[in-house]
Amino acid sequence: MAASCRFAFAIHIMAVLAYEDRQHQQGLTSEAIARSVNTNPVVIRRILSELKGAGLVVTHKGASGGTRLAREPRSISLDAVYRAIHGGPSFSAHPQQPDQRCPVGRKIEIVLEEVFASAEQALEHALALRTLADVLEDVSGPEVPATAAQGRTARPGSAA
Amino acid sequence: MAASCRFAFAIHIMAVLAYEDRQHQQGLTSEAIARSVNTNPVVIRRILSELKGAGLVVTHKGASGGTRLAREPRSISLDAVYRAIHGGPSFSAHPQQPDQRCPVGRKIEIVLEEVFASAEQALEHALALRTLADVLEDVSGPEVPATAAQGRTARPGSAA
DNA sequence: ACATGTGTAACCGTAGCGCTTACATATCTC
DNA sequence: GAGATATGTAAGCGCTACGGTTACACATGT
Repeated sequence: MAASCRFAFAIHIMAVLAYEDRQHQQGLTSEAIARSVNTNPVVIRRILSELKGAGLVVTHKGASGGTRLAREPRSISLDAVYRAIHGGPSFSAHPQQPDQRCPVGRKIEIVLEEVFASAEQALEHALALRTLADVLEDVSGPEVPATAAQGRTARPGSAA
Repeated sequence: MAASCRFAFAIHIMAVLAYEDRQHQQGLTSEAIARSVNTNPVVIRRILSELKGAGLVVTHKGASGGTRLAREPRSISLDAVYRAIHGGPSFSAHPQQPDQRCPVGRKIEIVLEEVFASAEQALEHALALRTLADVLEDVSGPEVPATAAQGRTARPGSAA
């Protein structure tokens, strides 16, 4: 199978932005994010564009511009990121209409629609249980006073 | 997005086989199934091959051969079909390793693995709530004495 | 003005999918 | 055994989506 990794990229981006928000209260350029994700800045911008459309991030153009989270990490659940990135449904129906003269083919599409919808709903519900703050904690440990974190952390994308 | 429709095909195939099992206690050829699904017999055979590998169907080669369910529809849940068809995971990780010098990039892969696993698990759990018998009921109504169904049903693939 | 960074368009190579043809193999029927 | 039937695969085609890249117009802070 091997699906698209855009969702993985999106969570990574959001995590980096959340991390930056906590550390420096400053926006990040697509180039800096791209360094952390290890891909091309345009790929990042394309995903940022979708995240922006969902109201999850805000972008500032021009010199000293960049992107920041639009809300607190605690208020951003992963299903919001999922929906922002995910264009269509995870499952796909018949490309050609099934034989309507067959009793099964006549009704299978409706049944499948229900099955797919409930599965998709369960998936999103599972993602809704985690927020970006949870991810941030897993990535960088629980939030601590700035002094305690001194010297232990680096700014995303500042390594190269 | 628009994912693969192999899962839809697989459920359709299983439903047709279950329907046939109830009506005629006889196997179906890939050609007959293909008529109901409205695709090529080889496409059906490829999916049947995976279903067979999962022990969900049994196949008989040669003249008057065909495929039948290996078990009762009631004992086949849709997540079994899903796993039989689904090669890899639904979500995909980073194609290139994230920047290990970035504190987020260093740990994001592990976090994503957890997130993806829990989402996939929720998805399969939702599918496990439905069996092939449920699908069959939705498609052809509750099981009734053969006489009551006389003249109302046709054999899958017998229309063309 | 100039440097910086976003927003897009365009293109490339790759991969997977649905579909088809073709053919070897196995099995039932006569 | 001969022929008919059906599976099991390999190989190829066209399509689509994706990740990656280059290029450039536009906006904005210094």
